[in-house]
Amino acid sequence: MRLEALARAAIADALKRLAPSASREDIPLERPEKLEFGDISSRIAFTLAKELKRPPQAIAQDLAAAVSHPAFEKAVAAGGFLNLHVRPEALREILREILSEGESYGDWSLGGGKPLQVEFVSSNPTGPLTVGHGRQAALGDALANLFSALGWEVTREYYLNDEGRQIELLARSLWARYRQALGEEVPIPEGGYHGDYLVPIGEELAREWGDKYPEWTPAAAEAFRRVAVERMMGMIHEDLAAIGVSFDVWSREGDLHRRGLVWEVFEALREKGAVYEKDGAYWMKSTAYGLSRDPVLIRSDGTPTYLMVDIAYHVDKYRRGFVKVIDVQGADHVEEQQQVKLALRILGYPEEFLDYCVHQFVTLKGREGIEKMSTRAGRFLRLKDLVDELGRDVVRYFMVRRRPGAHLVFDLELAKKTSMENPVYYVQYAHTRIASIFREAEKIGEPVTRDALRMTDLSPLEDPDELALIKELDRFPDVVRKAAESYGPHLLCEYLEELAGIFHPYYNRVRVLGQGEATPARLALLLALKTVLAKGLSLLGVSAPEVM
RNA sequence: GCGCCCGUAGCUCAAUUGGACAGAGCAUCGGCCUUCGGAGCCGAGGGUUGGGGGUUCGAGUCCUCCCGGGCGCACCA
Repeated sequence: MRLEALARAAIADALKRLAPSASREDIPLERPEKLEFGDISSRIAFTLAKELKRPPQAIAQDLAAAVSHPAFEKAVAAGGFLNLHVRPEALREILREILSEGESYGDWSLGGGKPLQVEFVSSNPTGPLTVGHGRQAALGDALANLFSALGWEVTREYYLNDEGRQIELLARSLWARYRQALGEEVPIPEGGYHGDYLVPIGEELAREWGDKYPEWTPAAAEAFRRVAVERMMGMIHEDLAAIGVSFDVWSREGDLHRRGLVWEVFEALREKGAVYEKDGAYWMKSTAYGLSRDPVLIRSDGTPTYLMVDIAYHVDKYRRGFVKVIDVQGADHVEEQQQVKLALRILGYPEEFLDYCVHQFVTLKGREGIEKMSTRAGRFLRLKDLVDELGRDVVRYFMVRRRPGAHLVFDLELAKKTSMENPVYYVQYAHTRIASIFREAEKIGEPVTRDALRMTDLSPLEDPDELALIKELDRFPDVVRKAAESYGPHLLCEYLEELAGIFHPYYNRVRVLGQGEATPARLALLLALKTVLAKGLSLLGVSAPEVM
């Protein structure tokens, strides 16, 4: 039983004897930062004060006196808090349980195998992925991993928008590059794509097709659109492969149209009275529901807008059976998100069905001219180039280390360093060091397998750092859960750095091998630590190397 | 102007969603190179949490008003 469960049992028991009427299931628990406040504490006395009509301090004192549980050596009341001090034996028992769970330690069954979708990246095929998309790729993949760990059946989905005006502009830009390759002075169209990446493709088409498309005709538009999308998707796949993200489902806007879903959903909105006609177009009455603007759903030329299709797409997600959908999107889409959520509400879908994980943008520090990125202007750093330069692990880790809602300053000089300034190496190195100890241990015949170590005598574990490590390991499942539910993989980074931060000094101070009975006990602790480090890193999509 | 997000050590960021004296890393300064990997370890200084008011036992966290920044405000996606 983990520390939380033990504390809950101990406090509930005391409460039952002290004030049966006030007994409750939800006992608030915290991990105090200061050692003097014990190993786990509760502010329950504050919550009971009103009900019992007594000051929190008095309640805490009575509870402290009433706590009697084998896992805790003492209970102390301090300023209304109830602080519990755990017995080392109880911690060792926890370690034994962690070892028994092995690699599944940290998993939950909260999701009950229900289908959950994480949609992320979903970049339009108008260019390769930039470092900005990299944040989304790392974030979305980590969230998908985390929700898998919570027990959901997770689908990673990429929504591919391969039609519309932007694609038209891309095709036109590519055609311009093609004409330029044939020696003609054709400018990139207004609002078109200026990036260099279209130049070699234009040259290639010039060689292949010669002067087949001298004018921008419907036939040319069709041909260039097809090639452009195909080639851009090729680049996007290269970028995704570089950062190691793969998707289960690629959905295309065109499919939604073909199935008639867009119009069906539009009619449903109209039946709800949420649509009106003006200037030949159909608008959604969003301002009537408190939003700042009424958006167009159907243009005056009769074609649906991106928003309309997006609403239909989410209806489609619901019909496909997802119980929960998380869309990872940049901060520039907030209004769109409000509109989609509103439409789903009007249509009667459950409020919790759709959630957005909104992230702020990435700015690059240390390279001139690309601080402010723009795919259209051709001013960006390609994701694949960044990964080739720094390595997948560094890019992934840096991208998820910050709270999604905060701006991310990606310091290129820092990321390049292989010293302790670089937190990803700090964590990985802890794992590597443990792996190294195990290689040595095996050579000298110490027990190294999980089966052997979980049966070993753990009583030699009494060093404060050893007990602190067990307490941290005990927290791991809660960190996984919170990182998932708050859409904050950075919490996992923080936790792993904390673990490594206890281990490194310990390693420096305490020898593991050749210490008699202490050796197998320490190996048991380190095996659990190694397992948790590896699992935590893998949830972030980062490797846990045996050697570095 | 309106909507959303953000402002925490010199820098980059946390803070168990309202809890105890606001924590890390980097940078700065000073130590540790004979044993399992030095990509490491130990120590020191550094703060009116942008500012004012409010809510309560208790506020970085909630409400309000300023100041400063980002994003959006298309019959683009």
